[in-house]
Amino acid sequence: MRPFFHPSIEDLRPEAILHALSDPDRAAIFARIATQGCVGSCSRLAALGERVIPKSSLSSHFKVLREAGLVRSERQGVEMRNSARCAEIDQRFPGLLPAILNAYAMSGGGDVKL
Amino acid sequence: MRPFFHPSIEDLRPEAILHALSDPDRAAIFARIATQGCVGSCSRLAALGERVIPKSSLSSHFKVLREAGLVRSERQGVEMRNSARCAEIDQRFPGLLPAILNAYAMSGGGDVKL
DNA sequence: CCCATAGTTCGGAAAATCGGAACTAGTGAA
DNA sequence: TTCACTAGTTCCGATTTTCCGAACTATGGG
Repeated sequence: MRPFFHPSIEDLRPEAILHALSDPDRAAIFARIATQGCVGSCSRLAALGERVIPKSSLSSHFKVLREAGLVRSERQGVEMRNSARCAEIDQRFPGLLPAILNAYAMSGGGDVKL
Repeated sequence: MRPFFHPSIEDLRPEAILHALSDPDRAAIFARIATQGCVGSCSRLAALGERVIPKSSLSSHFKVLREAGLVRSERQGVEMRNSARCAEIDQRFPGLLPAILNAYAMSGGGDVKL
């Protein structure tokens, strides 16, 4: 399994970002990665919520986030290290991520828990 | 056909807004309504781009925008008057809409033309 | 090598989207 | 009233996307 594909900054498309974050699970995953800086990843996240997200679903969620340019994934031994590309994205689309994360935080408050 | 359903401010969900605007066509429609204040609607929009959007698709696009709380639609004689609910949304989710519209404007520039 | 863990890929079922054709609503005219 | 025209919605089948269990791949120890 060779290194993953990560789009470069100039290839980021707003529709992909919005689509990726329009799913509450993915948004929660991303929020977690973004606020904690780094999360090593799937199974660790799966255990956090009361609802179990199957690992094949988690895998595809990460793929969507990755291909939207939201996270960077690197293999670290057996597991995965995911980091948010907030700074890069904020440079390209200023204020977008903060506004979205804030909107989710406002709405429901703890509704998006994972 | 009685008045449409419009969610109230406190019922707005970020995922619905992001989903609605994650489609470039819908985003372009909304951007137009938002910047022009008001657009009376479907067939008028359909003619603007070089690509023809069928009216059944336009109708469902408006439905998605409406139910996400992004636009308000009222019948005005034989046609429809659509207005953006920017102020209300910005009060609930500050900065969200400007950031998204700006992101689309940045990306592609005229890419999202309609 | 064998086993365990972390994650990806495959494949079929369920859900969402697209768009043409038919239908409904409002308006004006005869 | 009835006919015609326009604006938009609804219906429904075809295509596309999403979901998730099962099978597979990769890495690291014993």
